[in-house]
Amino acid sequence: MSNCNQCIVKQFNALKTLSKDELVRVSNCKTSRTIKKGETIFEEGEMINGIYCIKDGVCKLSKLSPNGRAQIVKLVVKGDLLGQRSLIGKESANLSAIALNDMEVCFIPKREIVDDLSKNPEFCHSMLEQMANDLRESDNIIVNMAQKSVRNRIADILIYMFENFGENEEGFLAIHFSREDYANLVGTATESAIRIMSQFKKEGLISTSGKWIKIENLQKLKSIE
Amino acid sequence: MSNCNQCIVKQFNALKTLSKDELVRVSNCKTSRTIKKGETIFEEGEMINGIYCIKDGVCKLSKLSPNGRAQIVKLVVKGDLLGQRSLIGKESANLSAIALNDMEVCFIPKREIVDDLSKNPEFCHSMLEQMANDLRESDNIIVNMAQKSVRNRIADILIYMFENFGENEEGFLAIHFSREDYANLVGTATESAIRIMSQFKKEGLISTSGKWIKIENLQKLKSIE
DNA sequence: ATTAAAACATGACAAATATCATAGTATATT
DNA sequence: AATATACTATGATATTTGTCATGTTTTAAT
Repeated sequence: MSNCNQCIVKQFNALKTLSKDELVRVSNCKTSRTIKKGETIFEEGEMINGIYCIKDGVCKLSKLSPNGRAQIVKLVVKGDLLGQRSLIGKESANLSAIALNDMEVCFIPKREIVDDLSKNPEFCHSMLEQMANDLRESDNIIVNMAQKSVRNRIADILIYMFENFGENEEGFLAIHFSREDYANLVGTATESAIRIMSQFKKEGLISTSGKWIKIENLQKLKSIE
Repeated sequence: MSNCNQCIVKQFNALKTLSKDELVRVSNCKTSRTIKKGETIFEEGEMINGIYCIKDGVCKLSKLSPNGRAQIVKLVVKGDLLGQRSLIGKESANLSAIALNDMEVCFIPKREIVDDLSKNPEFCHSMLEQMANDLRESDNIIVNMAQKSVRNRIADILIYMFENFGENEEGFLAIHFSREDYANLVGTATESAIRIMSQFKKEGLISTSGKWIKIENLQKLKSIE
């Protein structure tokens, strides 16, 4: 059983505010788990009785809309906590979480950590900070969804990918997302996403090799209005 | 100087978790204020050094998009706290707040209340609950914006208005929003909002008298996909 | 009551995006 | 290496939504 106290990943989330004693308790109750690409971690409507600390990998939080398409609301990455809202109230998950690549996560049962929210003000405050950030981001996404063109949103998401996941040795985006995932991120049809990317290729903004995408002209991509 | 302890409005927000002593302190530092319809409470980018407790009235939280249109992200109503995120971190406001009708608010300076977040776990937890709710709502809005048609979103917002603000004696929606506000709520052009409402009138879903809107067939409105 | 300003309404058209069909290409599996 | 499967790509077309122009109605101010 590995020790949370020595885990580097917790530095990036609210768990860093827990005391040594609290971390010992968490270490003893947590379960480590490997999740394969494409696997569902939890589904909307499900009760999640705890939080996941992401040690490695990326997952999408998405929701099925009435028209049958999925909308990705947020990407959860290494260092993030997943399922924070399960600690507050008794509601079931509002979103589904699906792994976008192979992941390593630790699951901490709610009952073992929920009391820390009321007993450790620092922990509560740190959760609040994270939540406030998420809220600001979500609000910004609403504005973009409502006001920007699909072309614009595709450009934005490509920039986001570049800035958050970087590039591999050959200069391609270091993480692979299907075109459908891109479409679901920006809220458009898969064909539209592909079409716009093809357009970007013709304009020299990006290039592709199979499923891999390379950002060729970040400045120009950023200047798309 | 009125006493927060006796204020009914605080029952609806995190202030209810404050102790009597804390409330006395808040009572002594708060400033009551009347805000006229159309007046700006704060603007995006501005530093707000405190929170507003809404005693009466409604305001919109909106953000200007690059294309020059405003997007309304949230409506803040009687009983709500406004500017909660100002208590966390030092960032400036991400959204502008503008009164939609005459309002009565109390302003509580940040310095007088920020310590309660770390000293009163209940208060912190209550803020967390509110924030978690806001986040869930925002996530749902993202999905709707991205996946539903404008027609569908207009229907949704009319239902929302009916269910949240009710009707007056003559059966009209008890609160007046301009067609532009409706458009900014659902993220469309004002003309499109007007056009779709005209369509709804022809279909007998709503009727209007001047600026006032009456919901004529809620069931059918709800069944719009 | 009159007038100015704001809000509402609608037509004509353009642009953006979705949908359906179909085909090519890459990837993983055997 | 062959094959099935999933993914990417693109054309044709329909639908939705935005934009511009213009007119009408309502509201507010004098």
